[in-house]
Amino acid sequence: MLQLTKRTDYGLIALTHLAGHSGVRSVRSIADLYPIPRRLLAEVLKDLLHSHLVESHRGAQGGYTLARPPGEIMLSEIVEALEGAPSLTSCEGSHTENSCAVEAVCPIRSPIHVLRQGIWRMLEQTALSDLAGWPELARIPSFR
Amino acid sequence: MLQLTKRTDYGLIALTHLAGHSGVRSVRSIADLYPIPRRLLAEVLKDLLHSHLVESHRGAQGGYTLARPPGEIMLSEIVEALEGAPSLTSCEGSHTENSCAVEAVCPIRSPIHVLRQGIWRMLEQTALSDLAGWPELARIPSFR
DNA sequence: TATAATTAGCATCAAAACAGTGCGAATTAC
DNA sequence: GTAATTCGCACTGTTTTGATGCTAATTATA
Repeated sequence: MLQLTKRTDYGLIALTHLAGHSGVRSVRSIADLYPIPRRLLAEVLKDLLHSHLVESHRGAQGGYTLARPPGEIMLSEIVEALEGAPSLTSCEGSHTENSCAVEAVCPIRSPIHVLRQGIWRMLEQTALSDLAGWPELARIPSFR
Repeated sequence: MLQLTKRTDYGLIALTHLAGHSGVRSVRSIADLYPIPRRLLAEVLKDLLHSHLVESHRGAQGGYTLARPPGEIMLSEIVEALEGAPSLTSCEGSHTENSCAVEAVCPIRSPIHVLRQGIWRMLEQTALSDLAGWPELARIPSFR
């Protein structure tokens, strides 16, 4: 099930903030700036750390920085880090362990599968910097 | 929160089935064909009925038909019918009743808002017939 | 007219996902 | 040494979701 929860919401806020402000930023400073529960934001950033999208700096005056330039961080990576990779199979139970027997023309898996893939492809083609460039929506290719 | 649940999954299956088979189709016949709980599919089709995406035919030999040609039924309508319109605001509580005070440059609402709008636009531009045309993904503009 | 098939509308229930919090340990600038 | 901060684990209450039950209304058909 593909969804955009508050975790992703908070993650995007934090990442765009990091993209727009150089230097180390602590969880506290970000959570105070936006109306985000501090502890929850900390959890989110930890997940982003584990996915190597941010780098942590422990101790006093510590915090987080982007692990890569915002133009190289794709939305698909962010969503996957915070909500897990979407299970692109939607007909669990109707196939054996490895793969669906009639995958090639499976009329069951088909519709939602196509839809999810389309959305996912859009996320793969859109970088964090594209979001930061708001509100120039036109900069995002898939958004036209 | 934009999400694609099993309701949408089942709905898309039913609708693509209706798109591919002329004539009235009962809930039973569809649910028996795919591994879908009969009663749940009935609920989904009732929602699609209320949104005028399908027409019902009551009584024996009854069932459902598409209310419009599949080329005129947009995915956004389907998702909205089955999961409700996505609340495009993500910073509830931080603004007063009507609108966010700093909406124009609101750095909070921005990222997830842009993302949701992008996905929604894609759904608005993709018709049911495009999904039915699987696996020719190239036919879907936003999918390139 | 009787019957069976089917949608319509109500309500309910269990399980899963989600949002948010608590606590203490480890690390590090100052 | 102290204060600030990340790190890791667990936990809880609420909401959402998936799924089902029951009965009434409708209608083709025998």
